[in-house]
Amino acid sequence: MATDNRNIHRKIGRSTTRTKCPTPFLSKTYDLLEEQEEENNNNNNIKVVSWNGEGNGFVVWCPDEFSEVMLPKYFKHNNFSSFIRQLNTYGFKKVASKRWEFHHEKFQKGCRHLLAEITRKKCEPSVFPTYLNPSKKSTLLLARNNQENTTRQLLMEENQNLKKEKMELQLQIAHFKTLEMKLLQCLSQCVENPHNKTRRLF
Amino acid sequence: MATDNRNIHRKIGRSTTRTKCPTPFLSKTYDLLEEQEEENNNNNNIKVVSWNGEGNGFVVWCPDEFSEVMLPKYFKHNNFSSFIRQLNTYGFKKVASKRWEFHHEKFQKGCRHLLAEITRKKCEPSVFPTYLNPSKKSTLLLARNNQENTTRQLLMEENQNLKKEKMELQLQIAHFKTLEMKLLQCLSQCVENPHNKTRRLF
DNA sequence: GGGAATATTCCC
DNA sequence: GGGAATATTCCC
Repeated sequence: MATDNRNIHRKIGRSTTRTKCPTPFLSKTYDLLEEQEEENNNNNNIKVVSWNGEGNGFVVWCPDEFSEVMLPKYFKHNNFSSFIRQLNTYGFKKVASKRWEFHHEKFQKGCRHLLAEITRKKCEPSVFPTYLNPSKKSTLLLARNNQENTTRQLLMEENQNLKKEKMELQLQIAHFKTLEMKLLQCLSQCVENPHNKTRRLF
Repeated sequence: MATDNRNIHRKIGRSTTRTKCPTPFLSKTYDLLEEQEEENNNNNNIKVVSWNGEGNGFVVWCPDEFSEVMLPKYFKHNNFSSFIRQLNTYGFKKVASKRWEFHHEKFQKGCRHLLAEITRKKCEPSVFPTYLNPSKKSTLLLARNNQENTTRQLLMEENQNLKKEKMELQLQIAHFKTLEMKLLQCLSQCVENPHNKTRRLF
């Protein structure tokens, strides 16, 4: 089984933006390339995987060996297609027809810090039955959905406003209570010392 | 790495209802129990996992050994918590406080055919796969609809309550204003006629 | 126990 | 290449 220290620091990344970490897939793929680069330099074996010449992408030279030997070291599988699926999820592009060469603007040799800027392509969950064609989706159901969302949105806004108004009213009441106390104090002093007219009320 | 023949027949299950198969998690967990039962019968070692006495549930007697040894044989991990997470996803219930014993109505010794009736709990409002029949679709739609109605209902109730509270607060403020006015009146009278102590304030 | 992000698989 | 189901992880 692949060792899995992933996300050991990602909790930090989730709560703050400045310390965010790349996802396990990106870190591991980068690690894999760095470590294999080491291997490639230390012997003259045929390369399995490497950065490309410009360092702005990488090439899987031997998909079979890559899948059987390297993938299980870093991931929980040995399927080339699963690896490719992940690359696609993160927006990598296959840039050659005869080689398994992939590029991503933020995936470059020597630039590990860029990894944190790579994001998964978000696929928002479809609310619509698959048997409906796109035009129907965009008219009927989308409209209905929008209407519901709008209603909820309006209710939530009204809710927020009401809470704010409530808070302001409570603040006013607090002020009135303070004022009342002071007035009563003054009154009692006034009654006790009726001649002390120089005393300032507030 | 765990061998993974999962879903080798599930494609059939996706396209028709009559030949549907249980998910890999359920099949594997069932396999695991059957195979371990064999083990338990063939030697006198301490049990790691087994069906319970009634055969209507199972017990993990040794979570550590179970996680380290058995889980990786069937799944892509060795974490007991991930296994538990899956059990919860499928609606299994922990039925003992001192043992790791789990029940599910459709998970019984000798009843592999029942597995196909177990479904994952997560009822996503997102998809209505084509293999669902109309009644199931409408059930899902209704559920989703109900969920939305409930949300709106709750928001509307909260709004009503907030409005009521606001009204009460405004009433309080009105009272405070009257009170303030009266107090100020009294004070001014008091200052003007300091000896008139018999005058009632209110 | 379960929500949600990420990973892996399956299918088109 | 990507949609979607299931699996695994992380977090509350």
